[in-house]
Amino acid sequence: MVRYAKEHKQATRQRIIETAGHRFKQDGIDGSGVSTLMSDAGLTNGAFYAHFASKDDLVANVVTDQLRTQVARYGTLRPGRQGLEDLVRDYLSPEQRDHPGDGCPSAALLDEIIRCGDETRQAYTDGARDIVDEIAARLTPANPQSARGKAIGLFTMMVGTLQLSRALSDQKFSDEVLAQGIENALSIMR
Amino acid sequence: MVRYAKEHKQATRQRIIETAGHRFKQDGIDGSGVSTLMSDAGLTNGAFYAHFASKDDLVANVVTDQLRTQVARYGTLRPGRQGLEDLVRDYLSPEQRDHPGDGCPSAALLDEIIRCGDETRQAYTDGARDIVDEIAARLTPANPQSARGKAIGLFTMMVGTLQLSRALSDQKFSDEVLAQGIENALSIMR
DNA sequence: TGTACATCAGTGAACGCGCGTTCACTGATGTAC
DNA sequence: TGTACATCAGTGAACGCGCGTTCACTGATGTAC
Repeated sequence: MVRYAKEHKQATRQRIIETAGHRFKQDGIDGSGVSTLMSDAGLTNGAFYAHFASKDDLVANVVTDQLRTQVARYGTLRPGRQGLEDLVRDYLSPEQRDHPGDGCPSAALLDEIIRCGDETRQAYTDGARDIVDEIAARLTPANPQSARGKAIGLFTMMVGTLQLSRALSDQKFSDEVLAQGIENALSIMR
Repeated sequence: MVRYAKEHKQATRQRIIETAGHRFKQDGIDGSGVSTLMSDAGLTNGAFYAHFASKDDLVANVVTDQLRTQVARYGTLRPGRQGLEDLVRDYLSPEQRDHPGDGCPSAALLDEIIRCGDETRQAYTDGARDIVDEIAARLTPANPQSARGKAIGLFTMMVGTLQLSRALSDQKFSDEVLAQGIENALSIMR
C-alpha cells in the first residue's frame, strides 16, 4: 500500500525547509524565488505545492525551524555563563558575519519578518521567547528579573551588531563593530 | 531661457527622495514599486527616469538623505547625556515602533541595505560613522576610547531592540522589550 | 514467478501579474522678433 | 502687443522578465491474483 517509505515525503519536506532557510538568510525572503528554493533541494518548481500551501506557508515553517535550531544550540554549550560567553564570541566573529546563510536567522531576517503574515510573526515570537529564556537562565540563578532584562539587552545588541557589521562596506569599521560588540556583550553579562 | 524656476526640478527630486524614504521604511525597498513611489510624490511612473538613473540610484540617494536627517536630529537635542537620554526614550517608544515610516532608517532598512550595491552600502557606512561619532561625543569628553565602544553598543542595541519589538506579535512581550531596552540603554550610558 | 493495475512524489510547461525600464508624446512656459 | 517657436518636466502606454501558482502528465514503486 505504501509505495515509498513513509518517512520519504516528510524527509523531502524537511530538506526543502532547511535549504530554504539557508537561502532566505543569504538572499532574503523576497529575494529567493520558489524555483530557486526547489532547485536548491534538488527538485523542480512544480513539486513545491505538494509540500506547502503557499510561499508564505513555507516561510512560517522555515522561521519555526530556524529558531528551533537556534534554541537547540544552547543545549550544546558549556554550562552557565561560560557557554554564553563562547556563544557571544562565535556569534560576533568575522566568520558569522561573512556567512549569513549558515548563521543567525534573527540577524538575517528580522526586518523581513516584520512585514510577514501573522503565522510567521507568531512563529518568530515563540522562538524569540525561547531564546530569551535560554539566555536568561544562563545569566542567573540569583536575580531572575534583572537576568531577563539583561538577556533581552544581550540578544538585541548581538543581533544589531551582526547586522551593522554586515552592512558596513569599510572592513576596518566593521571589524571594530564586532570587537566592540563582544566587549559590550560581556559587559552586559557582568 | 529658463522656463521653470531653476530650483523646481531639484525640489521635485528632493520630494521623491523624501516620500520614497517614508515608503521604503514602511513597506521595504523590494516592497515599494517605482510607480507607487512616484504616485506618493504626486507624479506618474514615467517621470522617474528624468530624475534617477535607476531604482538602485534612488535607493542610494534615499539612504544618504535618511541618515543625514537622522544625524541632524542630534543637533536639536539638549546638550550632552541629557539629550541622548531624551533620544533613547523617544526612540524606544511605542510610537516609534508603530510608525516605521517616520522613524529610524537603520531599524527599518538595515537587512535590505546589506544586500544592496556598493553605492548604497557606502552611503550607509558614511551615515553610520556620523551617528556613532555624534553619540560618542555626547558620552564623554573624559575617555574617548571607551565612549566610542559604548556608542557602538548603544546604537546597535537600540536598532536591534526596535526591530525585535516590531517583529513580536505579542504586544505585552513587545512592550517589555522596549521598556527593558530603555533600561539597558541607560545602563550602557552610565 | 509473471503481469496488469493503483498509487503518488515529482516533472515541466503554462498562467496572470507586477516589476523596472523605455519612449513617443503633451502642454505649460519663456524667448525672439 | 502679438505670434511662432524652442524648451523640458511630466505623461501614460508599452516592453521583456521573473515572480507565485496551477495542472496535465510521468514513471518508479508495491499490490493483487
